[in-house]
Amino acid sequence: MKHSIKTYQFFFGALANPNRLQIINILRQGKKNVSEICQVTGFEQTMVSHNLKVLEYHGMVFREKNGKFRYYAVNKKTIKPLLEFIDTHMEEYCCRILEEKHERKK
Amino acid sequence: MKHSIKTYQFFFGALANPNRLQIINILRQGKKNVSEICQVTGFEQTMVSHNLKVLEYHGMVFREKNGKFRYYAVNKKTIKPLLEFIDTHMEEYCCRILEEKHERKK
DNA sequence: ATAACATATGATAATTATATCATTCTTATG
DNA sequence: CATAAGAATGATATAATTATCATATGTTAT
Repeated sequence: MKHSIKTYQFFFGALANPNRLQIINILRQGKKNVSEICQVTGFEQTMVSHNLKVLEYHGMVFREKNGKFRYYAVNKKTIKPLLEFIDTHMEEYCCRILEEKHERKK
Repeated sequence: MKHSIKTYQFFFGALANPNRLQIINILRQGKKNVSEICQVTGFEQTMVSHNLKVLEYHGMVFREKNGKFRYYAVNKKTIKPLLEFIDTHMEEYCCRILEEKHERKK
């Protein structure tokens, strides 16, 4: 591991939250400002801002200023392949959970 | 997103824990049983077992029975490229500043 | 059979993360 | 300047996760 355990912990922690994942998912369609994200999700503004800060801190989204608006864009270079990779993993290993349950019954 | 938000949340949540990350890191060198993991890490046996269960549940480690021992092996096909990918991301978007901040928190 | 070791499980106290509230900062416009 | 709208920040009660304790299960050897 190139970096400290804590660095990886916080990186994954940033993605281990349903609201942040939903924000990411919405931003995948294109950049949006905070109010727009609130409208689409129904989330409170402060909650969105707090969570966007976490995502930006980890380089998962980028911020762009436009007047009084702050537009956020997802880091496609990272997020897109990351989610695709995990999809592949899940397809291959999610079935193991069932197998394991059968094994224990013996 | 192919899967539900919760599925991704729990996947990343499994990796958002320093003890589980340390266990993964040790298993990268080769398969080990629970006692061996405890010895190397200094962790309690019950804590290791609990965390291994989480990792196994998500297909991040595999279990192999050998007498009274249970050997755990990391899912290299997933974990290795995943960590490498994140290293690349960190080099480009975060790294140094974060590492330093984590150091200070100790 | 039972002792001794290896591992797993369940409950819960303690830690950590999170949403919410109150407030402040920023920018645009009358 | 004053006001309003968009966004960020800080404090904190709540919710979620985690380590620990007590105990159970499984395995080997005596």
